Amino acid sequence: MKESDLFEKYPGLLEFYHLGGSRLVDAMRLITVKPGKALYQHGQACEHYLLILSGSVRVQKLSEKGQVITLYHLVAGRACELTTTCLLGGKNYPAEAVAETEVHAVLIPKADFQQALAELPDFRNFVFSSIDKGMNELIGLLEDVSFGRMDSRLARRLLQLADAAHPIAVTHQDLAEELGTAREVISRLLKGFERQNWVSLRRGHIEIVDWQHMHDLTQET
Amino acid sequence: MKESDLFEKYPGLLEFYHLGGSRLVDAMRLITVKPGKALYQHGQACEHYLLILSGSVRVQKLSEKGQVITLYHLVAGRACELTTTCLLGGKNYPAEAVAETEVHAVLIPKADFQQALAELPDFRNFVFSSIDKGMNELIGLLEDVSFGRMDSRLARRLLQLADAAHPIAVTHQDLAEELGTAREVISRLLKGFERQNWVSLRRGHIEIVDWQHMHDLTQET
DNA sequence: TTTTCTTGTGTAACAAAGTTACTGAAACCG
DNA sequence: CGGTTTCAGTAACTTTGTTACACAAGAAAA
Repeated sequence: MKESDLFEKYPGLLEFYHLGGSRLVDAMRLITVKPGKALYQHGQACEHYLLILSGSVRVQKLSEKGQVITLYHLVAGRACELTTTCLLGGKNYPAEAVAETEVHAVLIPKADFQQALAELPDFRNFVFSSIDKGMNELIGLLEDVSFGRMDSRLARRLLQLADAAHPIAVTHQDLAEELGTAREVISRLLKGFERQNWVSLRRGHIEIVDWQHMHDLTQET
Repeated sequence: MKESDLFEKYPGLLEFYHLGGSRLVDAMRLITVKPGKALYQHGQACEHYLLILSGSVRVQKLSEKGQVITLYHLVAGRACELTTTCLLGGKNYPAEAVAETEVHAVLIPKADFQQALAELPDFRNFVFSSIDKGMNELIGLLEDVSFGRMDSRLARRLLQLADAAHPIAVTHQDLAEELGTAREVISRLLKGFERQNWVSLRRGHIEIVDWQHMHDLTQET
């Protein structure tokens, strides 16, 4: 990939380059990850800063019992906040990242990242804003998990997915892992939605029929 | 308060001082907060780095319906990670902090904090480790809320509190807000514990009777 | 002291969500 | 085509959250 493409996807990087950040750009390594493959795993040491160029990554936490909850998704233009804090703190990853599609990403070795952080004020700002955003997102998720209704959370996720592609190609299991619940709960709720004629269900696919009601659900107390 | 006391409570600060961080120490402002008073509130702009010297602070998130969950507690020697990320990102506070006891703390104005962050590598390391720790703690809480049993979480909290003072002086409401649940749920669980003769209950006080069983509870699947 | 008020606790009845244990259907593959 | 894997449906039960009260303990006032 050419540098000009990188700059297009990361407008911020161009600035660093002009500020003397060519070393940063030189230190970048491009990687491609196949769908389903891990970008990093729980307990692994963190050696690189991670920026996504294309595709989609799911960052998730596994419990001992094998339950899953999705912390956030990484899409083009986004840095992985968990990676960043691990890098800053020198600890191991507390979660794992899995490619949802084919993913192109940029890795910056720890040492180069740290130097850039020390030397490039604008890079520093980019990194810090990203951390702040990640922390806020995590607190929002915690609030949602603690106090949100599951039907409301499910409806919100379905509308999100429908925004990208409709009908939605997703299994009940996928939705359960996104929301940190059991597959049976999702099946039960979806069946209820279908009985109300708000959605139509086929194996592996969900079509939203009554957009208004689905949207109303997301607003529920 | 004398600088020597500060250095005693924050061994790391002494190092910054020797490294030329006297400006940082000079910029510090000491504050005292009465129990029940807020150190900061939701939506407020973040203007200072925050270090606790003594006492205990509860950082909590409120839902629109007035439900509460405690994110973490700040005790002597700890910096508020939420404050730190807000300061880095320039956003407003997404939660609030309330003094649980009388609290002595140190404030460092945003500008001085940012300069110290840029100029003092050891201060940078301290701050970054703290952020990493906070992020990990938050993910742990999310896992606990998503997948942990409430009796297990309650037992863990009671043992924590008992460690500081026993019998424990706490209301059911306090425990509910700590764990992000309803008072009724806590009352129900505690009554169950009492029927098993694991605790003894008095208005405003809880005494642990069977430490072994309480500890076993925390280990539950 | 007795009365009044505030705060804390108990509990029942029901709703929502998580768990266990299956069943059977749809898609895939040889 | 048959066999295998993956996906979805459902019942029964447990745990947790919600609503709606009653009552009790301690503090404050009369």
